[in-house]
Amino acid sequence: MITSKDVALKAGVSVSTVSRVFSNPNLISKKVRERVLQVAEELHYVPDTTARNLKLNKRNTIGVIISDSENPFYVKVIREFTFLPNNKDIKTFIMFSEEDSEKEYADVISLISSKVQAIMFTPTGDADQRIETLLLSNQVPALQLYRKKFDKVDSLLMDDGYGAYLATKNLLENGHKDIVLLDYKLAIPTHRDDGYIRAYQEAGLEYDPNNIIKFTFDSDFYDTIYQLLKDKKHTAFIPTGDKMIHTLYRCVADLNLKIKEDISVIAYDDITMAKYLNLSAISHPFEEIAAAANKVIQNRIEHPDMEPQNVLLKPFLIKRDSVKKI
Amino acid sequence: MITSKDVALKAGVSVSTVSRVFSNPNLISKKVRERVLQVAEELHYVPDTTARNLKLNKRNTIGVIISDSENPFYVKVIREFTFLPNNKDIKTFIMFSEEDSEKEYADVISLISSKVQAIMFTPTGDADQRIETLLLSNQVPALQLYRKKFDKVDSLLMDDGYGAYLATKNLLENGHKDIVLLDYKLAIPTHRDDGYIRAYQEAGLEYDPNNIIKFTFDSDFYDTIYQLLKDKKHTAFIPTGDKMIHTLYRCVADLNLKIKEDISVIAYDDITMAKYLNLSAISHPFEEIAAAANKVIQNRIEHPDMEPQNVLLKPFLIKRDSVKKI
DNA sequence: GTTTTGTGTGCAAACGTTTTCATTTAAGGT
DNA sequence: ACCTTAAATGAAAACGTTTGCACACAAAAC
Repeated sequence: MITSKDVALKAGVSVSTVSRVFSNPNLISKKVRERVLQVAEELHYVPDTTARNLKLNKRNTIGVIISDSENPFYVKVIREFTFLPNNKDIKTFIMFSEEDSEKEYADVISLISSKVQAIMFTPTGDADQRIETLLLSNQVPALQLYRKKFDKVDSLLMDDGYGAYLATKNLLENGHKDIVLLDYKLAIPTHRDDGYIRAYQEAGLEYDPNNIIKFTFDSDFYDTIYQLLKDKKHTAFIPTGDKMIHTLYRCVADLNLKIKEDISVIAYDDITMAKYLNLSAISHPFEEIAAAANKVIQNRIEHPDMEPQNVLLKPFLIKRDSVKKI
Repeated sequence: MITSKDVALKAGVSVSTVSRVFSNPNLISKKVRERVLQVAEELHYVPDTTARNLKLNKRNTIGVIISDSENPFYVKVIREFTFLPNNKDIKTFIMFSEEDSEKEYADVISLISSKVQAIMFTPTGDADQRIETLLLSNQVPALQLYRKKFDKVDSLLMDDGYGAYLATKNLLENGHKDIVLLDYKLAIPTHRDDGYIRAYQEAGLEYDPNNIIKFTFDSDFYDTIYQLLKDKKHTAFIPTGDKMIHTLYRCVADLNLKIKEDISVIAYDDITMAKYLNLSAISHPFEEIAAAANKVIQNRIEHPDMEPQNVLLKPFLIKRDSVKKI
């Protein structure tokens, strides 16, 4: 491995000088600087960030624990996060808990021991309580993304109630009266039903409680959705999550129906398919999420002892072409 | 920050002892060991991997540069890679080049400077030649995934010719004679057409060269595909990539056709939609890819000067329900 | 009781940087 | 030419670990 020492030797200067050439170039005379750079180039010297960070006592890394590798959401947030101007040279560790709380706990330890600047994670359903203690006592800024489990740890959640409100409202405005909300029944309420109801109330309309359907996570919704569509009673659907959206799509095809013409749909979330198939969708503002996450983390770094921050971000509606005006 | 020094002080031992308790416990008497562990627990001490790695001169990290964040392929490979038994405590840096060769070059430097154990990346179309020099002279094991640009760097490619062969063969076996291959025209040939032709030849059938269609990357294929479907001349399609698969699907819907009944399709690749919509698809063996990648990297670590390794992995066909027997 | 062996610990150097402080060199002011 | 000031460089300590070496002390062997 080529170190600054090698460069120093070959360039006939001290390691201090080499160091300065890379971290504080204008302290060094042009002549020397150029010689050092030249030698460094020749030797293909690359400074060792590990050593640098150890010395500077800062680790330009953050850690992200992904709870569901199938969900492209995380990668998008990470991407935006790393593209934030002030995050130019921070690197991201990616880990996968896959909803396994033991793995999650181990990952947190592993990240703390790597002295990451911050940890972003979506706590698993039965997250280990020790994680909170560990995070707090090691003063590691941490952000609960999308799901909140620990009261004393900062969080960044999506306002899914608002998302459902947006979707429902748009459908109502297009003249739909009988809208089916296809949602999940989870340990932590999604609040989508609240938004749905609010939209109806604001429109001064009655909603049918039977139109709010909550599936368990592992249920096969084909039959239910198929039947719902066959009834031809409902004119619009709001399916949640890729599995449900795709299943709805399949039922539509199997019944020889057409999206928009026969039934209107707004997808929750904006999955790949929605984009290509021109489905209106509720989407998440990834850049905004990343920026907000960054802000929360920066706040925490500057004020380690401040109150837990809880930010709630609003999704938005992407209007495409899957809602009929009636 | 709590360091081994703090623990040592409080436990009334030296830092060496603390270190040994964590890295070589059986060197330390039970009594002392337990006291140290106890104190460590109390102080929530977590060893500093950065310092440890600096000393041991090994960095338990690999770096992955993703060229296209929209492609879920990478995350799947990373996931499998980190789940490999011998990779228990190696961590993964994730970076995004987004097909920008300058960003890619910067990322490579950044990873080298982090002294990663290995780099996995998909070279961009116009990858900077200096990357190869850098990689070789710094002796950083690197793996070109999916796309090969540098002759002297190990590579792991998918045999897309074989994939197309599998798809075509399956279609032919189901009695289809007029199969359209929807492919891309790229700087590096995909070889899908070769596989397509081979399947025809093995079946002793003539193929129509006009049925091999190569789109440029940014073309909008809607009209072309729509027309193709409208002709009702062709009975089967092999679309490549999510955009094309989705577009095909949209055309099918717009023409009131039905997959399988009216036209058979095998998707290349196995995108999310294929799974939920029951499309037969050519898929990649992610665990196998990860394992192979690991092997290549290990080989390279053990024999830094060995010849470049080039492994070619075969995709496989997932039979679902989108091919009609005729 | 003395020597031998072994086990358990501590000291100090090292990993590759950065940075304070001291020193040298160059430049500017008479 | 001399003194003052500024600019450029080097020496050495530090960051938090690990580990070879030395040493202390107990247990075993004589």
